[in-house]
Amino acid sequence: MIKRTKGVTISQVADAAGVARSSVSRAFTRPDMLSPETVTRIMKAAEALGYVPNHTARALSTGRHGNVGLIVPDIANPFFPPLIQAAQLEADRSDFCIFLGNTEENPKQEDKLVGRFAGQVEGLVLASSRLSDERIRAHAGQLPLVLINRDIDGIPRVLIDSGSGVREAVEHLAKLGHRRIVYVSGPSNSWSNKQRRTAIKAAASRLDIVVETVPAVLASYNSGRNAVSAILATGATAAVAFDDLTAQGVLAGFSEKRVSVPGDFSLIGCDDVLGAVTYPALTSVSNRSTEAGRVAVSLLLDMLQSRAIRDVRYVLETHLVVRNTTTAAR
Amino acid sequence: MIKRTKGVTISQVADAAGVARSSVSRAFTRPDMLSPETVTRIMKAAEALGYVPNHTARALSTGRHGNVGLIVPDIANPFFPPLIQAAQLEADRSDFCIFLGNTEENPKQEDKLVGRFAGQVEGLVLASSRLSDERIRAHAGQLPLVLINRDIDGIPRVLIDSGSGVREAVEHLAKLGHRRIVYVSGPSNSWSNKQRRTAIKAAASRLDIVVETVPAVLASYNSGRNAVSAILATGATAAVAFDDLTAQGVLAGFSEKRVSVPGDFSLIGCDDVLGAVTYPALTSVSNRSTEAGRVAVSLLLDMLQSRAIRDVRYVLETHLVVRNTTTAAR
DNA sequence: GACTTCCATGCAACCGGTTGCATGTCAAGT
DNA sequence: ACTTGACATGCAACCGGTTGCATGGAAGTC
Repeated sequence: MIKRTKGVTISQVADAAGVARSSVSRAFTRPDMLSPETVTRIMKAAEALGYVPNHTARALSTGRHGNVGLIVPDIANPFFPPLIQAAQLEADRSDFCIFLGNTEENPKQEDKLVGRFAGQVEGLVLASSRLSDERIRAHAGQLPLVLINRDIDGIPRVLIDSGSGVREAVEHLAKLGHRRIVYVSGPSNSWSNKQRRTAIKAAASRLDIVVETVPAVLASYNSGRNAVSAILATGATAAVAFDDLTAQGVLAGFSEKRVSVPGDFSLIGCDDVLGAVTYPALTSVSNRSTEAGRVAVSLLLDMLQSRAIRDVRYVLETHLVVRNTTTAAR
Repeated sequence: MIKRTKGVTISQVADAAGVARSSVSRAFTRPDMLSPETVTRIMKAAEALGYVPNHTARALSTGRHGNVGLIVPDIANPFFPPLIQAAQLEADRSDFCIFLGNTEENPKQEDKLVGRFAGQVEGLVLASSRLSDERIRAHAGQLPLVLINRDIDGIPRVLIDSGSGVREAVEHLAKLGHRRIVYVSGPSNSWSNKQRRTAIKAAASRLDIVVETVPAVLASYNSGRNAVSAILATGATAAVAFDDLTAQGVLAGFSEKRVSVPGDFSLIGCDDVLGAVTYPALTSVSNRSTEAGRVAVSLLLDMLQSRAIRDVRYVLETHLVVRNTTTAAR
């Protein structure tokens, strides 16, 4: 049976070391204010008693808890783990802890989480928030906020510009001789989907290529797979999918229908989350989610330090990663 | 420019409502102690001022912060996100928040995180901890702890038994008439790899099946792919791979060599992290990480409520999920 | 009408730190 | 010898809530 030791307080250390509580506090926070001997005496006493400063009490009196929150819509979406990881790493460098929230793509849940976090974090990063602009603005009035992939004036934000990569994708297909392509779209309410579709249309019309949009609705493997018939019906020779998962579904659908990729059809994904684990290895647009996580936290910590809100708009360009699902049009 | 509103305190609400601070506190925590009219008056005042109880202050006086910590070795490993998600969901049901820590597989980092979390969470879940038994015991002395996939006497733990599922996999192959199979092994220092290999050998020898082991070293897509020649060289008709990623690599390797799955060869993965996103859909051993996350948190919350540590050892059996990569031996 | 009982509310201590200001000591300056 | 200043330390208020106990008034009992 394991016994739990109750907390040692600053007063006990003070008694043991024969000093005032304030001196113990200073020994830990501003040792330069005390004589070296006093500091070592206090430290020795603290060590002996197993004293650990109480984070909560400290947070109450200083107003700084050393935590920041990070809220994502779906942790199981492979786009986010690298982002979370990078955010955590960056926070760690400044001795901050990350509070993670998962909203299950549900704005209500997101609102609730923001509220619950508000009391215990100094600032918040909202990644791909599903909240309305108004709600986000309201929250930003309560505590320092940084957005990832939401573009709202006046609130610091990190944007992954998939447009640049998508443009490269279309140019790549054009160079390979494709004249008629399909965009397998994602959720219609998604900011990224809008961004990508717009970029494709712009690039295509500039290069004199015909684009048709086939909806995949749920941005998942299955909807990609189900979209295959519609894709083939357009008579296109290449497609760009909203994301890698959709592309992988399309790949499976083609395989079932004995359509060879890239032999009969060229396919490009987005987000590059599957790395090279599909067969054939998927040509895709890089996502830079790692940088996004790192930069967002770094921005937030800056805000906390300077107590100022700058209207930062940090754009990360993406690029095409060519692998084996694209080849010259027949 | 967005302005930040400073916090409204309980005293301001008390003044506005013409009551004592304690009454405001009670209005929020134990409204049954107050007359209904007083409660509504206080609530109205609170609403008008935009009062939100200060979580930190409350935690300081009650000793309960309503947070639990969850530490995982690698959030980017697809095994963990579902676990995290389930843990969060379960915590949410009891109005608890989850603190997430990522250790990058590094025991030092894990120790550091535990220490940092200790002050702000009521309890901790360690998933696949990389710490030594002694360190874990030491931490368990400081705060309520639940382990996932670590088997230490006296500390509540949730164990995923992949052996049971692997046994089913071998039985499944036997029933399909396979007499000679391959185990595509994972990292030799992995607890799971050992567990799985042992289970396969035991089941196979019981069923009079020949097993050969082909190493995939890094448990990754590429090493699975590279193992294909060796697999074919054994003359086996079926294989069980250490994990799904390896299996997917093997699948790709087969595809390159024009070996049809399941037509020419049957393949089974482990962990079921890819769901049905391969083509053909991968037969795999379930991992139950979702249940593990849920159960661990639920156990922890129980401990917090009852203030007692029971020596729970919760074993989750795994099962074979049959999809389309296995069929009768030719 | 006096006495008990009960309920709603207030008072004040407490949770465990931090911090502005006061105090005391000692050495240097004149 | 007296002032001055620097420095180390203590005192006490404060952060924003919670909670045991005291109090006072209304209702109930004989």
